[in-house]
Amino acid sequence: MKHLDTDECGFATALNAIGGKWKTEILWEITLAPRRFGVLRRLLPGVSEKVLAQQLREMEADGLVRRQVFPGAVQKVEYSVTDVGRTLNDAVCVMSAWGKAQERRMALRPVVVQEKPRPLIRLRA
Amino acid sequence: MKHLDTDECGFATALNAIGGKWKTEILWEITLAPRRFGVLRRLLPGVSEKVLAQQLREMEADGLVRRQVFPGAVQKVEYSVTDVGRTLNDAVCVMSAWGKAQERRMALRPVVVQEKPRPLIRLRA
DNA sequence: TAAATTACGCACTTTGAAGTAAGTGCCGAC
DNA sequence: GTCGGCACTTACTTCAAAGTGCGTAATTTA
Repeated sequence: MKHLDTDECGFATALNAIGGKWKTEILWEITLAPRRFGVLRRLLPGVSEKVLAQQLREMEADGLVRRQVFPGAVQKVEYSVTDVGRTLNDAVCVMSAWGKAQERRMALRPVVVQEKPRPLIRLRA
Repeated sequence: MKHLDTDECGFATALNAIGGKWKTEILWEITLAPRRFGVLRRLLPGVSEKVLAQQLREMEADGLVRRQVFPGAVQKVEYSVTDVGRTLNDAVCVMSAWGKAQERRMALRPVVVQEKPRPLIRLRA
């Protein structure tokens, strides 16, 4: 397990896929079960429809999620994970495990359900 | 390997540690060898001294890097990785491996040495 | 004596993802 | 007939991380 010696290592590619305030949570939710747009909106309190639609489109373009439109009287669009998305979710879980293990030592927020906005973090992509 | 059912999963904690445009690269560089401030500056073309100093201080506070001031004629400060920092770097490498594997499929930038600024990505923390 | 190096600190500006708010087209229910 | 739900789109605003540029104090080199 080694970064490339002189330049890129793949992390940038990974970041490009999960980089986006809600992408990890979107990925997690659709990993649990296929979800409709409105359902996702309700599952992720705080996302605006604009950003949700935007990030779903990007994730679809990246092959992480599948978008299926169901014909019928009322509009119905379902989003589900692809195999690739699932592997990314696994990688994200490794990071989560690290965070979980370090949580106490880091003396961070007490992991309660946070409704209010958390600070934003920037990373290279 | 599972996120918590109702709320946080640890990913936020991890992000708080590596979230910062240069932190993964700083971590990688000091994982290779202890580095002095000025050396890091030169190794990471594009970082401003302000941001480098800032992120190093944050990483020190998070226990990822060790800061050692060497007494002597000229100022000498050395930054090195802690055990915790090393484990984080390992977790980052898992993501990198995913990115590396998906690189071609993602049809992204051809992994050349990029000097010019890349877009910034936001994530929840 | 002037210039450069080392390791920063500080004030101001830029930038762009995300937020806000409003609108769209289609359908069903009341 | 209009009110709400669904799945978005579009124009405008916000805000904090990162960038820019200058200052510093001690020392060393030209």
